Amino acid sequence: MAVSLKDIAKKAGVHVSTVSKALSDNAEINIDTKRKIKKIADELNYVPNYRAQALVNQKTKTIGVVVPYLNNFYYSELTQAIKDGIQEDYRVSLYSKDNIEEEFKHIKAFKSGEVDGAVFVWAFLEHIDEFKELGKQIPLVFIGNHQVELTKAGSIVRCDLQEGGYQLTKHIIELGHKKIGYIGNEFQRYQGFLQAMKEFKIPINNDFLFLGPYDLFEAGLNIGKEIIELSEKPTGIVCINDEVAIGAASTLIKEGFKIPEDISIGGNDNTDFSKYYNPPLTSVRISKKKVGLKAAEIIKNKLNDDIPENQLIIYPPQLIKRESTAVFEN
Amino acid sequence: MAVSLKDIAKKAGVHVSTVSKALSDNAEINIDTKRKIKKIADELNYVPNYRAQALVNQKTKTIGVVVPYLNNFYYSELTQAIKDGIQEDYRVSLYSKDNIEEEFKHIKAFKSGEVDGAVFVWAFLEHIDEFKELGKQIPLVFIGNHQVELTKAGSIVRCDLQEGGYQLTKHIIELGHKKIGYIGNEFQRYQGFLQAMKEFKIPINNDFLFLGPYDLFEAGLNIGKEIIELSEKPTGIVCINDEVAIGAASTLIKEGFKIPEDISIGGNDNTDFSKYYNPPLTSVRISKKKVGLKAAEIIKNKLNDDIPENQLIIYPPQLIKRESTAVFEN
DNA sequence: CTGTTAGCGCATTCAC
DNA sequence: GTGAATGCGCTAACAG
Repeated sequence: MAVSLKDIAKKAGVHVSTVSKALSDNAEINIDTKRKIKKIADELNYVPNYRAQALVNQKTKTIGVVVPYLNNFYYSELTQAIKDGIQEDYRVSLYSKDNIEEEFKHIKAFKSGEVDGAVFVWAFLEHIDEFKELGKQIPLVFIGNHQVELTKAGSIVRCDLQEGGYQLTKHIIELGHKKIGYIGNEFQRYQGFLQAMKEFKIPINNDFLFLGPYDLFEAGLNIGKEIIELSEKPTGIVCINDEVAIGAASTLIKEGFKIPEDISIGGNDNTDFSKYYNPPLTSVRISKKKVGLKAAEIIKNKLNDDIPENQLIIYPPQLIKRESTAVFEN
Repeated sequence: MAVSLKDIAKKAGVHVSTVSKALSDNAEINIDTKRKIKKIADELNYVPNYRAQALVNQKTKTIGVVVPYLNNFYYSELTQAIKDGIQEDYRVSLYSKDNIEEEFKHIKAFKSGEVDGAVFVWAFLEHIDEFKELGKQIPLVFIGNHQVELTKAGSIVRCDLQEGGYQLTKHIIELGHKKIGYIGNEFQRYQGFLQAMKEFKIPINNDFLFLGPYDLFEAGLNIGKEIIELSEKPTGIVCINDEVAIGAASTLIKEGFKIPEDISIGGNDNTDFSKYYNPPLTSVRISKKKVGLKAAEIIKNKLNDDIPENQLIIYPPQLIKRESTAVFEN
């Protein structure tokens, strides 16, 4: 079907290996036969067989990127950044995971040699042992995770989410809010929230805490409904991400509340659209681009420069104050 | 490094081919030796070598998905849907393309056999000849494109964008607007816009036409500024997609205009967040999920059921009226 | 400089 | 039932 080295060799009257060398510009080969062979390869529209090269080179020239899903700005922007950093040199295979089992499946697939390296976005710590084993075989980078233990398997690139949660909460506190709520459940950000509340001695009201795996618009929208039902309402809300913030805001606005006049809302991730929202959303930038590109860079370096030490890279977050948070007016 | 059939064979005292057969549950092999071999394989943590299997089976079990980029809801939602449809059975490799050259690179890579099938999202028609050639080698599906010529290379799955543009424009016209603008340049949608304008005999004012490759928030934001500068402004605006609509809206709102009271704005694609915007955005649903899953289904069918005819599937769009468009009040 | 040989790891004939 | 041989398409070592 597809034309192979053999076909070229036959047509050129030389041996397969000569063709192989000629096409890879091996200096040994006579310049004229090289030209001749290249010409024939061109005419025959030769394209080297990827599968054969993969087998003999023990490489697929592919990096696996394991990410929960793409229907979320944080993940899609991050994934795009990783791709941007990798695509020039390697193919990028995407693997999504809805649950632990799926991630396990991918790990196993990677052991079979279908990728030369892998990036795991928010890896499940349950797989730490498998990661350590896989890490001996191919370079690994983890994005988001804060467990230092993982550096035994690969490098970690992340933002300081706790600091981000802290700054956002502090910002809302400094605006004069006392009744502050939290939506979501990411451990680090929640820690930052608690840290700020404690530091400023703001009492925590359990009614204002909506802890759960919320990270989509829909979840925010639903929590918004719950908030409306509360007899006493928070005046400031820290959200796990921008989607949840906007989802909650959409419900509140629909029900006649004004943001930020009645309730201040802050998001996290500073996804592209946060500044276009009405009102523009206060959020915490976490440099998805930087993180993604860095992950790509590390993987590529490991693949080239014979496996340097695993790294632990933490970028600082940056609070972006916009118009969804304002001074609390009694 | 990694354990191979040979290792198992050695340990089990049988031949490699026996192991191969045993592990693939070949009926010929004695049940006891089979058990024994499987046990050893398990102990040794054997994982079949992907690259070798790819070579011998002439298959990579991978589908290539070529999409412009992911930083856009339409693309990321669509990509996710394609993945959802494929991932169970095949790996998914993502290829982005900023320009024609990159797409060409991918086509060439696909000819080398690195994927068993491919989905092109908004393929460049310039590559029609390459597509026809590639289509002989592996099954192809095109998403978005409306050129029937492409069915000679693969199947097409798309939504009727012209109809969508028509319906949205008609909706705005029926709300009483006479001064209607358009932002973007997608051919089909623009045709729909023109069709409605013509049908209802609404004069087209060139000052209200912003034709160009606009499809990001940023672009909408900038066009918004241009609109503000106009001495006479449109009262209704049809946007190429939701991002542009929201980008434009954000500028207008910032400058004190009210939506929809002062200006009605309609988007396209009905991306997830459109209903959460403030005000909720009128948009045209184009079933990204359906399109993506259908594309996946077609590819898989072609791969299994020995290449049926190429198909041309067109889904109808659906106008979703929300609160960013309203009756024109003089 | 070019050809011969071998082998990557596996699957699939065909003998035995 | 199991083993031996062959080849997928390519690269790389070694001869010549």
